[in-house]
Amino acid sequence: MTATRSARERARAELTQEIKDEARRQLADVGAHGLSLRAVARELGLVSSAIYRYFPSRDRLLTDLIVDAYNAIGEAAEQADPGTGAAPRERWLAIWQGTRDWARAHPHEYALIYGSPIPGYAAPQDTVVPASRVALALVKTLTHTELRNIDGEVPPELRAQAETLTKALGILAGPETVSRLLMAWTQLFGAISFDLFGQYVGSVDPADAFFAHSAKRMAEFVGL
Amino acid sequence: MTATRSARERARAELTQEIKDEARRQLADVGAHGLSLRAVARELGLVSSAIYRYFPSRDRLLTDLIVDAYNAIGEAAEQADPGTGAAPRERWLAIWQGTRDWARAHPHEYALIYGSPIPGYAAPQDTVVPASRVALALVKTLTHTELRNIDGEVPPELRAQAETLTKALGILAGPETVSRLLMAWTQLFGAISFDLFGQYVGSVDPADAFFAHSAKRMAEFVGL
DNA sequence: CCTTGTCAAGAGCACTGCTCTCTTTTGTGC
DNA sequence: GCACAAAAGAGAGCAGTGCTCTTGACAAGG
Repeated sequence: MTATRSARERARAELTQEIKDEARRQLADVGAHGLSLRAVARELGLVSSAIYRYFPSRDRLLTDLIVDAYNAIGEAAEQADPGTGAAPRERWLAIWQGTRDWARAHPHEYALIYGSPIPGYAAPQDTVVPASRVALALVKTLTHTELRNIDGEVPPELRAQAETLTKALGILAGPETVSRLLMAWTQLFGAISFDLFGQYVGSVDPADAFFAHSAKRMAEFVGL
Repeated sequence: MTATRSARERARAELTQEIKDEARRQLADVGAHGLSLRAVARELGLVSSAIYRYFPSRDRLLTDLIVDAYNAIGEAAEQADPGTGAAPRERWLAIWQGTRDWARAHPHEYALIYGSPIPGYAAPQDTVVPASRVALALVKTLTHTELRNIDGEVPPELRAQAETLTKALGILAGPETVSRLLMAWTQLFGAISFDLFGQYVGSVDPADAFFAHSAKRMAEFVGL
């Protein structure tokens, strides 16, 4: 029973994966805007309506690709991390670099997750966890290190949010440090987005040096 | 001669504006993805092909809206600036706040300019100047003030880019300060994008306090 | 064997951007 | 005042889209 059922399900899972792979391929060519279900089906030797056996809508396909992309960039960040053997600052810089490298290698997938939310607003529920992987990798960098905590006035609302985060992450850091981590996280993806979306064209066009410099300054900024 | 000609041209300019206005209205409803030339024409009591007398393509219409949006957010930043009478730090904070307020009031227009570049890549040439208005407002904040210059190692490529910028802007600031200004600029729009695009959902959901705090910390960061 | 559920195919609907051709309007020089 | 030319709108049509519905083939389970 389970054998036959898994036979069917295996075929189903396989084709589902093939559809996603082909969609990802087309994404790299024409971007999310130009992704066409009919073209995907055509390439796979299927008729367009067959796709709907596997994905209820184009937006749902895109949402699945979004989750995959979050996991891919998260894994890239984790892979770039040299691990606990290296100095925290080196780990931090490596993660920044690795994250950017993935984004530059997969610009359309990056735009899918960090660009404008094109579809009928992808369910945040499914994306929250994979979306935090890069941030988590950065945070892990400074959990087991002598982190010089930073003092500073933090308004009460932000202080409360920061304390909720420290509890959830199990990290030993004051509200000011947590705020700075959030700013660094914002800086990382802000810089990648500005670079990929062409905002640096008039100022720091090959943005490599600027990005590396930002990584260092933000490391200092959070106390590394 | 010029009178009659300008009569035609006035009518033409008027209808061109009406098309853009209606398009902007629909943009607020359905976003850039859902903007339809036929729907715009329908709403204006025109037939779809008539639009093409005014805009050669949908992408060209979007490009025009992009330029308008850059100017609108730039003007919002300039309006928020209390001017040379106020303290530089106050001006800085006001500009941050004003920029964010505009973005929150016009999320789809913001996404059009700072989200993923959806169309056939809008000509950067037309957008570079209006795109720099917010950054310019921020820079103006600290031109005529005793700006304590910040020292710091800056890699040669970045140093060269920074020096080109100082010359172009006519600003008295060392490469490290210019780099930090670029980071602050990135932080401003990175934070707005993260807020609008839902990346702060799991962490600092009403992001007001965090944003205001970031504005202060980045003011210090650039030497204000 | 025969029922039952799964899947792909194909036609079709309503919509899109865009391109033609045709007709109407509008301003101008004679 | 009138013929002429330029400009602008109307309408049909093309190729493409997402999506729905019905129909026919196939394989698994009783």
